[in-house]
Amino acid sequence: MSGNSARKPREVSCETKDTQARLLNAAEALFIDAGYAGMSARGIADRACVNIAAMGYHFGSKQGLLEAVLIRRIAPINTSRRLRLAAVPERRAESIRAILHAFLWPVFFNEHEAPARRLMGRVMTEPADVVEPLLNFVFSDVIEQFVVAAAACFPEQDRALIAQKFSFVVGALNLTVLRPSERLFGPAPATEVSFDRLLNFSVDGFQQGPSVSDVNKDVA
Amino acid sequence: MSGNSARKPREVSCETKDTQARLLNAAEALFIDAGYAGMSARGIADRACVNIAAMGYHFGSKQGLLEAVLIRRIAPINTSRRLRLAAVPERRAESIRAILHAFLWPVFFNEHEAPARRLMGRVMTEPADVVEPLLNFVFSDVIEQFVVAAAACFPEQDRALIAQKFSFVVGALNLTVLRPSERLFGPAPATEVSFDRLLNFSVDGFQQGPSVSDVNKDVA
DNA sequence: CTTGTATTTAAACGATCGTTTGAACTTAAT
DNA sequence: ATTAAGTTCAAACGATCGTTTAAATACAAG
Repeated sequence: MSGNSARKPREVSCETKDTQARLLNAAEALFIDAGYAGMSARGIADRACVNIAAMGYHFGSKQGLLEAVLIRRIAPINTSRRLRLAAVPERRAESIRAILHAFLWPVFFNEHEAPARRLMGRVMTEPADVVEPLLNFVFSDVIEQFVVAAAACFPEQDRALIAQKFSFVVGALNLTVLRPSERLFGPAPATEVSFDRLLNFSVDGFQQGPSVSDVNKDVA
Repeated sequence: MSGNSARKPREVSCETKDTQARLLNAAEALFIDAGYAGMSARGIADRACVNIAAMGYHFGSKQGLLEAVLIRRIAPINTSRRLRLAAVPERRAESIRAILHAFLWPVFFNEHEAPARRLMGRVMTEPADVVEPLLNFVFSDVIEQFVVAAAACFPEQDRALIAQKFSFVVGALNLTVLRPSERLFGPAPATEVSFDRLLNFSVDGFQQGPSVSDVNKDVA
């Protein structure tokens, strides 16, 4: 487990603002670290220094609290993405860097930095069934818009191929922001470096057309 | 939740083989769908048609059962990866396709197909703390070997850059095999198509050297 | 001060969690 | 038939889960 929650330094969640904000901050931190099943109502209440019933009173349920947590951070990011996408003037092959830049930048650089980043990575890989409708509701539109924009840059490539390439970018983004154990891929570089590397990697993947390679029919 | 587990069609896990195999199959299916916290001991026992105490008797604990589940599927995949990597003759820039092919192929094409794929994606994004040591134990070595091999192909690129590019590949792989809601990226193509697209995408990302682009110092 | 609304509280609800116990059962060798 | 080891069983352990209730408190308006 994440250790005795009673032993944790309790953060700054206790002396700040109103009860709802404390609940949101506590739930966000626990969801990032342990996922939906791992963020217990009592753990949230303890960290937020409120009674257990406060969650039900202010947000209806644990799921309602998670919805509020996600919308608070992710909605602004997606809004920023849309604005930046709209500012990309053309739809040529050279535009894909600007488009991917518009998609990735708001995740790495926003007023909440790391929490927002990790929150986005966590919710995209969350196994609990309760988050799937939320995931569709929050991401479906914005991803659709970016896939359309990217497809317009490469009219010779299949639309489904573009969509899957975008899923590769999102997958790479997820693992980057989730920062899996340092043992596997070494220490994480500075945010600007990670962003730049991911952007370059993604742009390169979009440039090439459909499979130039032989269709591999090897043995297993 | 995942719905009433008592209502589920119960699969074929009941009439097959010995108790340990039924437990492994049941636990694997539940872990893939719901993660570690979502696979309950009683849900596993119900699906495997065994008593609740059977898990403790055969595997010691829920965590012990998960360890067995992971090793059963992932160890053969990593063995296949190593064998294929050893069969790559050279370490030149053109070798990166064969190296990434050796890394990705055993995930997509093995005797257990989809279960092994999704299991690998799930364990890499699992939030529960209990799986992190397992993750390091199972993946740390093989990833290290592939990063070394890839770095040997591009001596002009920084070692840390190569490692992070590999993390991008793993991230893209995770989201591909986890197959997130069809709403986001459209229906999943055939396995061979996904594999080929991911391989091409990954190869393209490795070819380019360090950041050719300007370091983006935009506003947020 | 009194009234009324908003918020927080302690306490308990039934349900489910992972694990353990000790007896019953199966199986094979003596 | 008897023994002994291996396996499965019903039942319960204490703990924690998300949620709810009703009383206590805080606070602004009349």
